[in-house]
Amino acid sequence: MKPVDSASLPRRRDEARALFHDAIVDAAEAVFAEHGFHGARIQDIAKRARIAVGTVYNHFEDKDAVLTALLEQRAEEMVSQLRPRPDDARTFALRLRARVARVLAYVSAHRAFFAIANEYGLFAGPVAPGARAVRKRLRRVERFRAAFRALVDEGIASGDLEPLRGDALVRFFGGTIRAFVLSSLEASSDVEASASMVVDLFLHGAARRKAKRR
Amino acid sequence: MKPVDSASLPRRRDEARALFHDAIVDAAEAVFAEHGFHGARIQDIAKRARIAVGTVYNHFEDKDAVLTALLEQRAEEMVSQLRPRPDDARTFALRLRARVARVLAYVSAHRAFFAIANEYGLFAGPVAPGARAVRKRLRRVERFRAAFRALVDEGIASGDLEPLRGDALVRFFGGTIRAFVLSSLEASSDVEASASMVVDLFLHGAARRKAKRR
Amino acid sequence: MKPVDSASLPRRRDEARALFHDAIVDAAEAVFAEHGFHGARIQDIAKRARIAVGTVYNHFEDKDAVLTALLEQRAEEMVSQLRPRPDDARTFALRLRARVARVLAYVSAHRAFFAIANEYGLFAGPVAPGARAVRKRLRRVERFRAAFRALVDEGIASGDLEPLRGDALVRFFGGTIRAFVLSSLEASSDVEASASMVVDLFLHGAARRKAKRR
Amino acid sequence: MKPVDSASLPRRRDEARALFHDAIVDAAEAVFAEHGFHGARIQDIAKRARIAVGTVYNHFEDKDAVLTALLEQRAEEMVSQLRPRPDDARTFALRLRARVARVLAYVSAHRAFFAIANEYGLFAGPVAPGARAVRKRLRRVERFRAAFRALVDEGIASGDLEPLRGDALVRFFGGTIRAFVLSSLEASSDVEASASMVVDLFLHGAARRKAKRR
DNA sequence: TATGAATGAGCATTCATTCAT
DNA sequence: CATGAATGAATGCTCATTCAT
Repeated sequence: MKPVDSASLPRRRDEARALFHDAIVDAAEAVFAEHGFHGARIQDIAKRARIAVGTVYNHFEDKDAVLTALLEQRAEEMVSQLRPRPDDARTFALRLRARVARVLAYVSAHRAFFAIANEYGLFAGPVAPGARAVRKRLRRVERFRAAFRALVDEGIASGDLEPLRGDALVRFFGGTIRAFVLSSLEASSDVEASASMVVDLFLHGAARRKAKRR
Repeated sequence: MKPVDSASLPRRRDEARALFHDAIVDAAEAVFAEHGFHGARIQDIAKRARIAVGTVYNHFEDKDAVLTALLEQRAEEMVSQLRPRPDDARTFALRLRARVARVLAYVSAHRAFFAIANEYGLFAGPVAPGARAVRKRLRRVERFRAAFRALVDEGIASGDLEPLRGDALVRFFGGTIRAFVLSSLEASSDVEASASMVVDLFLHGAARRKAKRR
Repeated sequence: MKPVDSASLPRRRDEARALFHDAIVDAAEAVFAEHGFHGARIQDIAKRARIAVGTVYNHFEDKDAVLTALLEQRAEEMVSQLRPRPDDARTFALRLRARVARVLAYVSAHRAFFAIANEYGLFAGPVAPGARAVRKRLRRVERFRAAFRALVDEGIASGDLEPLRGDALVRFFGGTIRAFVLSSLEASSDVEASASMVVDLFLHGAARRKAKRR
Repeated sequence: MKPVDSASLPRRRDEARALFHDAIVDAAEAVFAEHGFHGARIQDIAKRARIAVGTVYNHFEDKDAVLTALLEQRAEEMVSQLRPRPDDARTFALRLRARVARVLAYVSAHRAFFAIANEYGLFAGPVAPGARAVRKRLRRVERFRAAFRALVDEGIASGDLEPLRGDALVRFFGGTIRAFVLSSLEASSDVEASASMVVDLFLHGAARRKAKRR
């Protein structure tokens, strides 16, 4: 009659697994960020996670798998920042701004990750050639682009975006946000201001505005 | 035909050097494109250039130097596509479109290079972390961003672009062009159409246009 | 049925130990046979025995000990096939044939074991060099050769075998039986026929027989 | 007009290759003999051959290939001892004795090799299980058994051996010679005496000879 | 005692770089 | 200068063994 319900032991086990998993992923984020994927040694990741090399291999197939897990986990989290929230504003532009701001904030908190993600073509475009093998496991990363697409479709549906054919707007939005995401990797710029600029440029472009708009 | 002028011998020598240099850079472009920088072996580059490994080292300090040379050379060529030409149209928008088209065409012809360039942050943003050492030698690559800046400044000066502070427009333009450059790496899309779209989106954004414009 | 006699509990305990022991040895036989000693992982043996790795170490000092136990156990069983039995025929040749047949039959049933035994020089000859450590624990395996010797001595005593000095006959018998034992590992040949052939060749050699003999 | 005919350079190159090849094989023989295949480290082989690790890999695909080369080379040499020579005696028995003596002598000089060869089933019978991959490359080793077969066929043709069906005599001869070959690994026994015994036992068996024969 | 995750020494293999020819 | 074999530091991964539960 110990106060341990029958499911608690496996649950504890799962928690332990998750703890190791996360510790490794976090360590990898740091080490990859410092030395790049190829420069990072499993040894270093293990040391940083305060575990043994073998333990890394108890949780991940190989080095690639660690990178994959890192990319997918962060991508997942980042994508979720793009989702609309109940308290977001009503107009498309404002809703967009809020979401972009959340993304930029998330990126700010995970610069290390995005330095890597960039290397592996997370945002768009083809992958660094050598990483083809890694890419295969990055199916979930597709959600990333899917999230962009959803957002664009949303704007088109609401009549706020020009209904361009194909990927054009998806790419354009990706490119725009990417440009500022990357900037936030260099200097910790003002997230809110950046978000406004991203949305403004995305919506209205860089042309000189004669009249007042918006 | 013996009395060759005194400069011709060294010139011939230099030409030979240049021949080797270019052969190596070209081979490197192909091999890097196929396997990525880390996956490419000097061995393979030499084989592709039909020379011996040692010869590579007679022309380049080390592996990094080969990459650097490749990046700089291609960047140089690409930047030159952005420069205005006498026969370019008069309006900013049309001039821009022509230049963007040239860039996209160049990229189309050097997809291999841009797959690599992307990995090394040629367009904008921080470099992949492991490449920091390489980056140091990429001073010429800065011209790339400088060319973007020049173009943006040109537009601001002519009153065609919104005079935003800082790098904003530079980044935005870089991001926009990048988005479509990358797409051309995947499918050989219509360069002219892409150029129009890049310029249009860059200038006027993605927002639904009520009236007819353009 | 509670009043179990005082010895039954420890006996049950011993039976449990023996059960584990045998399960491990059997599993090891299979796994060693499939991957060889070095290719076999304790992990695999444990899995095959449906127990945990740690349990293997509760019953055996280390991996070598598992091999040793396996070799000794099977050797013991095989040697017992060589012992004379009450119902064996009277003449040396026939007695020998019966015993050899039993051995070959046993081997047939334990091909897996003999594939390994061969590697560890069970029959005769020096051990594979890397196995020297293992060999040290193989004292019981000596019984194997001792059994051969006993048999040879028996034949010499009865006047049926040439009284050669030293190990000669022991080796010769070992070599002969080995040659056919191994063949039974490859194709499931006729045990009785093989036994006849072994005995015949061992006794009379391969020279053409002018007259009828046997 | 240097006194170097045009073919001498490649020849010199080939000689150098052969030198390295042999040095590695010889070193491997020693190291394998001391530690067994699995216990031997490429490092040690290289050190023993006074070359760098990488050089081993310039000459052999991998560790297995080194073992394979060693086995094939020695097997080849040993097989050649079995071939008849012009000055061999005329009668089958005497010719056989001479050849067996040569084999035993060769083995004596290469004990190290045969300790390994045994582990890899060079003489006959199935290979140690883990070595299956190695075995595949051992096609030349088949010559070994072929040589035994040739010898047996020779004896049958001359009417000196009983015309048994199938592999029987081949196995028997293999087993007999193997038994004494192995003995010569332990103590440096008298080669000539051993050869006589091998032939005698092979031809006439172990049965007590009532009359004088031969 | 059974369990199985953690441990970390150990090793094959790669590949950039050197240098004798 | 071209050559290409030799070099050896560097590192991902394995797996026997331990030990907390």
